[in-house]
Amino acid sequence: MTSERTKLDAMGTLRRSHGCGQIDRSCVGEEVVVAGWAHRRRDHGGVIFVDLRDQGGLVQVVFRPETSTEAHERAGDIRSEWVILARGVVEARSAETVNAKMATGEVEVNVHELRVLNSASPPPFPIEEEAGADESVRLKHRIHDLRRPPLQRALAVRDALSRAMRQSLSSQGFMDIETPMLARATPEGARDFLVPSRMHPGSFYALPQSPQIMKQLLMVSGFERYYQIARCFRDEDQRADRQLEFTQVDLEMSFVGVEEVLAVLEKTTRDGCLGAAGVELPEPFPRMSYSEAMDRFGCDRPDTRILLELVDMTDLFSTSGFKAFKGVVDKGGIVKCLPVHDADGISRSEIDRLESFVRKELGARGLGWIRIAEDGEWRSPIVKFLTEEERAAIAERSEARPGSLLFFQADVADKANAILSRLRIDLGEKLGRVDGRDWDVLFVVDFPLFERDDKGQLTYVHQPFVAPLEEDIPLLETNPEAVRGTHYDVVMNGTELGSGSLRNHRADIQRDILRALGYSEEQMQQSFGFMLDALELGAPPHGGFAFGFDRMVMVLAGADSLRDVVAFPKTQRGQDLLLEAPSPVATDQLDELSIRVRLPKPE
RNA sequence: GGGGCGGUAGUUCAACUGGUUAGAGCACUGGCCUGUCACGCCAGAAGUUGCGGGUUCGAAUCCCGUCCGCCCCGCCA
Repeated sequence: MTSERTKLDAMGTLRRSHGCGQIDRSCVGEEVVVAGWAHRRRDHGGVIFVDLRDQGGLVQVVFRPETSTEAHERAGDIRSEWVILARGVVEARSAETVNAKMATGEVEVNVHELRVLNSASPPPFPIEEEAGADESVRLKHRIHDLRRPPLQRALAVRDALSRAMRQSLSSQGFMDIETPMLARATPEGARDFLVPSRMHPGSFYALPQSPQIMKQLLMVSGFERYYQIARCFRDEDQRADRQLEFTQVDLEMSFVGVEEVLAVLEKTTRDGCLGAAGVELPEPFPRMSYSEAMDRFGCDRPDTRILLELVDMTDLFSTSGFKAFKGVVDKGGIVKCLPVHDADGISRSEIDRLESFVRKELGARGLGWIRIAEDGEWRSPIVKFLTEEERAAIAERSEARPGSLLFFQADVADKANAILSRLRIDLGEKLGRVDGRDWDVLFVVDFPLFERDDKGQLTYVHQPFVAPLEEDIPLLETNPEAVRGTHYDVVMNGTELGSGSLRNHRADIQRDILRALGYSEEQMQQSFGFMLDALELGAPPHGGFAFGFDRMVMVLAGADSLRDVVAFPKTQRGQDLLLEAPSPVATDQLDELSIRVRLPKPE
């Protein structure tokens, strides 16, 4: 490489005196020593300019033969990302040469001595605000990508948030306690990452999906306020907001009800957002019930800055002659509408595009729509199936007027809501139907404890340890589906930052719940025996929460993907393209673990 | 597991319906240049068109398979 042809210098005793970004008018006349990476180089033959970059900023250093022949000569070799140390005098730039686009653009460093500390191969993409490169290239060359300002900023937000939340929790009396990374495999929930035990051939540890069980055991142990910034692992498919390994700010507290936990959450969230990004959140946080969120927004983590709302019309179609919708209602489905007023901006071809989008991406059966023209006429493929009375009812409920465009979904509730919720967000953002606030935080409360899966079996909505509301405990035996849980979410800008609940501290209630979920006594003992046993050792009432720390950074840093707020993220297929993990291992290593690999047979 | 979009030089992209030697910007290399700041000018090098197979006189282009990246459903809380 270039380094073979370039003689590199040692630092010697020369040390940095200023960060590049610190150099300003007040330094004029001073001798300074700056160090960093050659961001850009402009060689005019006689005079050479280098924009020198360190973590704190950028400053122009100048090499002139009349200042130092030797430094000027060596500066001719400098290329992008070379590492240099330069001693020189800060000079004010003349009025014509001031660069207003640069924070340090009023000054420059006239270099007397240059030490080339390292050369570098050329970066595969420019180290700029916008990478302008495909994400796989960025991930493969993560070291260069991490030099870019957006990632530098995101990791700084991450650090600040971590510090602010630790400080907040510490001031509220929480104690940081670490829990094991080598834990026990669990049959419930997500797939575990397994770690083979050398000393116990055939047995495995599991990396924790969360410290959930362990923090409950700490409550039983008498640590009344626990917290931890914990790494969690789930071997499930990736999304923009889901990585295989991620970080939770995990906390748990004893002798509290929902209100005390929410108060801690509110303070911790406020302190975190303020400390990490200077964001001031309202006090108290608004609250919304799960059913209201689903009803109005079709989503349990609504971004309430978007002004569009859904309208339920299920009852209107239960007796309708419009068979497509009535049939859905007869089978227990719902019909909901997303009214968009003053929708002239949405063309017919845009509607077609939306329809094909919801069909392809979201599995919709179709997209019903009605446009009310300026002359009041209804233009729609479905209007011919509707009676006068139905039209009047639809118009009244959707507050339709000339210029309105109504979108319909008739399907099982989850799907209809998911589709309209997505349309609401897309159209709301595209049409600018937003209230103008930068930050939108709310608590979503009153989740049900159970739901039916597609086989009709009762399953838990969140996790099996969520405590029911005290007054609903009798319903566990008689009408479990009506039991309300003590679960709550914190939602910010349409992203679920985290969730928590009160937990079952009484073994008998925990057993009742597991029984309702269809566990036999044996299965209960096998899967949750140690937990049930622990609850009989003097478990205090307790509850807690876990923030999705990475998601919180993502929201505060304005990033679209977790990969932009994690230093070394994995791809959607779970690979680290820089370190090339996962990788096969040597047979020796496997032998020691008593493991033989049996690869799936190719077709 | 399923659906969608994409994969051409280091990189970002182009190459009409299959048709000569696959082009351009940036980056890179060499040269020139004393006030640039996305410096400029001149010259140059750079390609297994992701991979494998097929159709064809002829494939970056059409077909099949496969790998990789991203988005989504399932999955995950």
